[in-house]
Amino acid sequence: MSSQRSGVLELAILGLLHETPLHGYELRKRLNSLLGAFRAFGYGSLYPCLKDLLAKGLIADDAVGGPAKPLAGRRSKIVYRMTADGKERLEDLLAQSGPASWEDDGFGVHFAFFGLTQADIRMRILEGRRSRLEERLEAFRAAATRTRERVDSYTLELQRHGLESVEREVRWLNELIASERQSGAAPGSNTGDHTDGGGASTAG
Amino acid sequence: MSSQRSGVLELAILGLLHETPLHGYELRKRLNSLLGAFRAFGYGSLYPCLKDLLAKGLIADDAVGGPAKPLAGRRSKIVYRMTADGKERLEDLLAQSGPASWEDDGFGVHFAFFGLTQADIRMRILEGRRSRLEERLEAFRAAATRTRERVDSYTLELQRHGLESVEREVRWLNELIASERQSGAAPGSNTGDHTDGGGASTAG
DNA sequence: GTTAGCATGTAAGGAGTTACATGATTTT
DNA sequence: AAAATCATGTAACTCCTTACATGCTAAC
Repeated sequence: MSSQRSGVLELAILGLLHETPLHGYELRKRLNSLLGAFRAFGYGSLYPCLKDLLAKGLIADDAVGGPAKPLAGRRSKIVYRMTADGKERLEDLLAQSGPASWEDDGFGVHFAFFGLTQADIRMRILEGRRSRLEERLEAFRAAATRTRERVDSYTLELQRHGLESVEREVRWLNELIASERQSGAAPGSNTGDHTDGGGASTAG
Repeated sequence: MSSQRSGVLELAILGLLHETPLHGYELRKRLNSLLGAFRAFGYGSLYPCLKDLLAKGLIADDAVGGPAKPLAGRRSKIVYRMTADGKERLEDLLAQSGPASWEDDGFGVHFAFFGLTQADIRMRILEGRRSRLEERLEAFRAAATRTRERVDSYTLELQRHGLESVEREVRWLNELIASERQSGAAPGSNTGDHTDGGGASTAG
């Protein structure tokens, strides 16, 4: 009944609202420009989630032109901002480096907010993601040698392409991890100053 | 109540069962070695789906050691094979080139069975997928120019990586489309003889 | 004779999605 | 004043996931 949302959307919304208050429509645009390459949300996902976060007290609404009257007569923009509870919740979510953060979606969203994430957690997430991908690769290659016979050229091409994509992401993660280690060695905060990790620019 | 499954699993199961009868456990292994690079299913997804397909008459069970007694005393391997209705359904699914086939999952699964798909449908799916990705790229680049200011280096890196991945897939699709056109020009059946589309091997 | 892997299932529910409905505001 | 786009929301549904429960069979 009460939906109990705790997916990527919650993190994404809190993460965006941490920077500045926003109303739903604008929030969605930022969401989809932030994550657009691998994920997109519609209003049907966003508004119910905002409603839940509101009910949980993690965000609050400052309705422009009549506060907190979402359904009655005069409805205009409803600007949401984070509450203290929401900030706490966000920090909790950002401090988690469990399996959910190594999954495709979870990883992408958490990575988007690495700027707010502590260095050791960043590292754990990157390494967790990498080892998950490497497991996949291993299982995959094992299966490939077992299968070998009787796969048509399309199946083969799909597998080759999939394999290559995963390998590519592992290389990317390796670069990120290396550059994390470098900046981690230097003293200072969690600025994430990996301006020149080198490498991935050979993709033209 | 009756679940009404019509997602990627249905297509994947029917596609695999088209080749040869299989029992659930083995089916799952093949499923995950076929699609493992971008998707994985558990038993909790597979068996209910098999149950539905059975109820709809799209597959039939030949239980080894006592036919069709899944719950009673003696339970052993239950081998599923496709029925005539199932074959029809599979052909229907393979003939569809709607938006569902351009989505990440839908595309991957449908592509895995391109060997069973007609050449014109293959082309429509490849082109549909490509234009969807190109839309994404365009929206993304538009958003990137609008945003520009105040994105930290992690967000930037995520977007760069996402963009590159999508661009890479577009190039891949271009190669596939080109090689489809070549073999499509030749007379003959839907063999999918794109043994040497060239190109993608420059990824070392 | 007990661990490890094969094999089959169910109940409950999560996390969005789709389709729909509506009003306000700016642009043309 | 019509069209586009901004803006907010709900009901019903889908497709799959998680956690659990069970039993057979082979290896050690």
